[in-house]
Amino acid sequence: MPELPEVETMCRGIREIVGRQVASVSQPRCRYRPISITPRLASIKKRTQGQTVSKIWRLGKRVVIDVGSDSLILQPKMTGLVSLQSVPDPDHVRLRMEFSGRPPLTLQFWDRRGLGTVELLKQAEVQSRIVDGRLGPDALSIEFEDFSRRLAATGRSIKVALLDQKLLAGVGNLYASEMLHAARIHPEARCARLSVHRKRRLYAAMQSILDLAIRYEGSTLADGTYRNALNDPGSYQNQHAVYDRAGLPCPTCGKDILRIVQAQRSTFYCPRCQAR
DNA sequence: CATATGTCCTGAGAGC
DNA sequence: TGCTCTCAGGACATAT
Repeated sequence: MPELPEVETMCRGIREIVGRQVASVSQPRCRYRPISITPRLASIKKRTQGQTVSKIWRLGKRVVIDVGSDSLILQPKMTGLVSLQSVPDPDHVRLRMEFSGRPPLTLQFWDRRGLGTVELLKQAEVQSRIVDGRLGPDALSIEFEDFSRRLAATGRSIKVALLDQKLLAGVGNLYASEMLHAARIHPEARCARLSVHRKRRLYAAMQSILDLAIRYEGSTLADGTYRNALNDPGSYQNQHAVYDRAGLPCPTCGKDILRIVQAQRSTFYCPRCQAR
């Protein structure tokens, strides 16, 4: 489930294509239902082949490749992977791009579940089509005052609010549980009632956990699909205090971790460290 | 407007 | 062994 740290790691892993020309774009034959690619592949080829990659950047949980005057936006969603290395299997490669130069490079967008998407937009359209109305400030660049104000303005529980990309971009289910544990806040706490003191703790935990997870090159879970730039698993999963650890002892206090469901998603927390 | 729910998809694992 | 069922969750569409 690529979240901010995993997507950031993917971006760093493909940065070698900056300055390269797109030699070809193709959609490998696949027995699965095709993922959403817009506009159609023929248009993408026409607009990108022969063009030069100028920049790779992350927009929330999306990988953005600026090529020519366009931005190619890859959204891995649940099981997607963007890599210049080999991918877990050839069967789920959804898009392939070859780059000329030495050595030749091949970028693959691999996605087992196929919920991911590919979109090519004019660079000038990215703000209006992707950001406006859909994405809040990035979790790594938001200022505390803004973070605090945005939380104060919603009546939802803190865990559910952290997953809202319009409120804050980049945090997903795994890191939301982890940062709440680090900040010692109960996942069902109402945002609007959180003290400034607690919000400061959460803000600090968010920055340090996302930073650390990027340094560990993300989390590779049991299904093993996510890989870093070198095609190795990330290692942040070994640092998880609560995520997917129901029934195991809290690393801080030893009490059993609990699992609850909020908005149809699993939440993990320590009932002692994160008392109401 | 804010918030809640249903949906897409495939593969792993449980249970029988 | 092999079948069926459930579950994982990001983000969007639709409903309240």
